[in-house]
Amino acid sequence: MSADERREAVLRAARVEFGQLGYAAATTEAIARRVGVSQPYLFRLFPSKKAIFLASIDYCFDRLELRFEAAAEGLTGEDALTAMGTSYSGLLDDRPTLQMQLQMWSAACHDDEVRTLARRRMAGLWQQIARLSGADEKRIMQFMASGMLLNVFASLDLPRITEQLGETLMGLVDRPTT
Amino acid sequence: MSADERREAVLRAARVEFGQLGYAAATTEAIARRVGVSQPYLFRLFPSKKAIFLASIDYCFDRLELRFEAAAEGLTGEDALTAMGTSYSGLLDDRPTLQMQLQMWSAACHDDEVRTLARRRMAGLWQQIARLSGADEKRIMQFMASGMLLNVFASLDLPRITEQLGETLMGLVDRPTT
DNA sequence: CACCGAAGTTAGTGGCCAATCACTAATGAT
DNA sequence: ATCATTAGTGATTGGCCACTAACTTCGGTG
Repeated sequence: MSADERREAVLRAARVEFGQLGYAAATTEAIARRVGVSQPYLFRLFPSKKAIFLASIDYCFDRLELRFEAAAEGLTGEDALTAMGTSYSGLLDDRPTLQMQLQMWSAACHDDEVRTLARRRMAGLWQQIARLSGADEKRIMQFMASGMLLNVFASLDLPRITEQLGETLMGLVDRPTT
Repeated sequence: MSADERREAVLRAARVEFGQLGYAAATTEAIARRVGVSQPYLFRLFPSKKAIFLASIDYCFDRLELRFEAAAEGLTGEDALTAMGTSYSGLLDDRPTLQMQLQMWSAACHDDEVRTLARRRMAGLWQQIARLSGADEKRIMQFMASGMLLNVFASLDLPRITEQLGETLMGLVDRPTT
């Protein structure tokens, strides 16, 4: 397998480990085991553990932006927002991505590099949503806030509740001005 | 100083350390230094590092509930919600409490005890807000979502932006049905 | 004054984990 | 066939950190 393919495999594995345990508690050993590769080899593919973490964040945001792009294709305004919201709540079946967001913010509290990246990617997401929906600032903030709440509830792993919460949140998104 | 007084001093210090670094990265050494006490003595006051973390969570929620109680005193409905929202955004000057929430959710992703406690305290907060405001479920969810967004922006430490974000968020809270 | 319990310390241990180093196996171009 | 590059491993290490054990200090009380 080529180094580039391996690197992507590492990011997929890292997303799960970091998402579950957070930056500090996740071990390069566990990531390597998940990839099916020896632990020292990770340091051939990436310069450090933190580099893997930062790359995982980028990986998650890249996929999320593609997902939003696809969901909103051919739609505008509230229709686009609704589609993106529904698509986002579909991530409840893809916990690692949601959990990575929490872990990113958690790490951003004390790490400058993480904070800088988190700001940049959040701003990018914000702009993408604005571009695809054309909604005003307040509306987008409401949309983002709903997403945050969904992240949190996913982290609490509320078994049945989360599903209906997804609907309720999307209801929140659907009808901004009841 | 009595053991009980020390214990509370430890919780105040732990809130800062855990809030900044997260559960795994924070060290009992740093907490002890902040309290002005030797590190092994922490293990006389608490059985384990995790016990300190769990107690810090309780400490933060206890204070938050007192804060909401005080803010909403004599008010009902939207007025109470607005008062609590304003009070919450006042925590922007008290980062540790906001950051502890993020760290709690982050740790809840993989730790059963933390998750159980987080669920219980979040549910309690939810009910308190419902009791004090009398708002319906959807309205409260909107209120909570705004709070989550504020937590996140606090973690990103957006210098000037956060303040006006506070206002905008509270505007979101103020006028639910624009 | 003796002593007892509670507050607090110094010194140490065992385990874990990121990162390094020196090495081997396969692949492919000439 | 040879040689160079690329993929990959095993063994190790140095530092950190939660937690333990054994000792010290001191204010109050019979």
